[in-house]
Amino acid sequence: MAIFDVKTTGQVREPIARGAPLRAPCGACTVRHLTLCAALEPHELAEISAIVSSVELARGDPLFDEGEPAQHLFNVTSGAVKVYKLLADGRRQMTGFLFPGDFLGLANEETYAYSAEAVTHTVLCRFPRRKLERLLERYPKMEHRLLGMVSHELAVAQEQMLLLGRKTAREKIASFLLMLSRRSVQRGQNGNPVVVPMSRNDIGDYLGLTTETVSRTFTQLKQGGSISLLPGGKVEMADRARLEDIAEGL
Amino acid sequence: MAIFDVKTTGQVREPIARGAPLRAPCGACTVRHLTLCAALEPHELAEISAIVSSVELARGDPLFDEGEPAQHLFNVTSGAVKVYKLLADGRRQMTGFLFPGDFLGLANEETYAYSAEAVTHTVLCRFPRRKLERLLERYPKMEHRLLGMVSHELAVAQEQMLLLGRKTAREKIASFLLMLSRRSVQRGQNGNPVVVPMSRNDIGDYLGLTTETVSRTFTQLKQGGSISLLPGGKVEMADRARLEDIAEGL
DNA sequence: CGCTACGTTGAGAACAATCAACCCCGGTGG
DNA sequence: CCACCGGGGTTGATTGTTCTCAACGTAGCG
Repeated sequence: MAIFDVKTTGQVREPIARGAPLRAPCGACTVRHLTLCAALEPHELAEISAIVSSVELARGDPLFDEGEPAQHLFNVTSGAVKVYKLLADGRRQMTGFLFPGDFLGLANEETYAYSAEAVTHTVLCRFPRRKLERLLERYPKMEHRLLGMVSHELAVAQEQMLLLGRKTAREKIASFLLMLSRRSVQRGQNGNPVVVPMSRNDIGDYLGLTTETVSRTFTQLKQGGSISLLPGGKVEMADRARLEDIAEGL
Repeated sequence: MAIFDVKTTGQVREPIARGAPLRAPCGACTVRHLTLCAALEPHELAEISAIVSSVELARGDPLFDEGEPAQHLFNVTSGAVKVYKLLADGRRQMTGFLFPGDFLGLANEETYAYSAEAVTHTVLCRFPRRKLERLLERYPKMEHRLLGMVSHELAVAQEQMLLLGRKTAREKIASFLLMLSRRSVQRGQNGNPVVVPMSRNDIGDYLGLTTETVSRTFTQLKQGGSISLLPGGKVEMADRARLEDIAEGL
C-alpha cells in the first residue's frame, strides 16, 4: 500500500535458494523511502542492516501460513505477494496484493492472521520480529512511521469493505484495474497499460467473485470499449474516465 | 475493537447539549484501561485531561462526515457508534460498530475517510488531533499503544473482508451475533442473550445484505432452533456451538 | 508432442435483491 | 380516548446477478 517510485526492471537480484536469507545492503535499497526504513539516520540504518536479511521466492512459493508463529516482518523489494485468509471448506479471501515498498507480517498476536504467497518471482527484506521491536522502542520515529503505514492499510481495508459489500462485479473489476494502475504509477511505472500479474482466480478471490465472473466481466468491459486485453497480462484502459465512473457506481 | 471489562449500566452521564464539550475527569474514566489512555503515569494522565473534552450524542446524531476536516479523535465512553462509507447513489457500507473503549477518527489524510453516527444515546471523549499528536510525540508509549490498537483494527477489518467476500447470508448473521456476544463479554456484560441495538437495515449495511435478507435469516435461524428473538432487541443464542459452526462455514 | 494450468464461453440453478403488502408499536393530535 | 401517522420489522412473489457445472480453447513446459 505504500508509495514507490523506483523502476525495478527484473525480479531476480541474486539467485539464492528459496527462503534462504542473504545479507542485504540497506544503504543501496531502492525502495527504502517508502518503507519503514525511510528517512533514517546513517547509524539507524546501520542497525537495521545488522538485523535484516533477504528472501527470494519463486512464483507460487508460500512465505508463511495463517496460524504460524509470527517471527518475521517483511518488506517487498521486487515482485508481488498475495495475502489471504481461508474458510474451513477452502473458500478464500485475498485481503491484499503487495508490491515493492509494501510491508507484511505485522501481527498483534503471536501468530500470523493470514497466509502469504508469491504471485511472481519476488524478493523481500526480512526483519526478525523481536529484534525489530527492540529497535522500534529505541527509535520512536520508526514506530511513528509504522503507525502511519498501518493507518493507511486500515483505510485501504475499509475501502475494500465498501467494494466487497456493495459494489457489482462490473464496479469491482473497474475499481481493481484503477487501483492497480494507481499503485503502478506510484511506483514510477506506467499506469496504462497496467500489468496484471495475478490469475483470474486470484482476482476473483480478491473481489469476492468466481473466476468465470471475472473473465466474463473483463470480456464485457472489453466489448464496451472501456479496456483492451493485451498479451503478457497487460490491460489497456481505453476509456479511463468511463472506468472511474463505473468504479464509483455512476 | 478494543477490550473492555467494566459494567456501564446506563448511557447518560450528564445531560448536556448535543455535541457540546464538557470537561471530563480522566482519573475517573471507567474505560481507560482499554483505551489509548491505558497505563499512563499520573502526570501523563493530567496532560490528557487538559486537552480532552466530552461529547454527548442522541440516537441518530452524526458525529462527523466523510470528507470533513479531521480535527478530533474520539473514544467511546458509553453507547454505540456506527461508522460507514457511501457510494454516490447512496449505497452504504458500515465498516464498523464501536462500543465503549473503542476509538475512532484516526485519519492519515487531513479529512475523515468515513462518517460516524450514534446508534444509541452515546458519550465520547474528544481529543483535538493536533494536541494529541504533540502528546504522542513526547510519549512514545502512548504511540506504541495506539499502534497496537490500529493493528488490531486492521486484523478485524481483514476478518470482515473474509465475511463480506466469501460468507453466505446465514454465515454472516451467525458471525455477526457471535462478534457482538464476544465484545459484550469483553466489556464484562452478559454475552447471552446479546443486546442488538442497531436496526435490521444497519446490520444489512454492515454485512453486505438487504434488510429483508437480514430479517429472513434471523427468522430462519430462529426456526432452526439456533436463536430466539427476545423483546428489547435481545437475541438469545440457544445453540451457540451450532452458531459457531455456521459462522465457520461448517 | 502431449500435458496441465489457465482462460473463455455457455446453459441452467440458486441465492439474495427487488417490489410490495402488511403488521406492530409508539407518538401525536383531534 | 382513540384515530392517525410513520418507522421499523416481517413475509410473500418475482426478478436478476452471480454461481455452478461443463465444455472447449490456448499457452507454456517437460
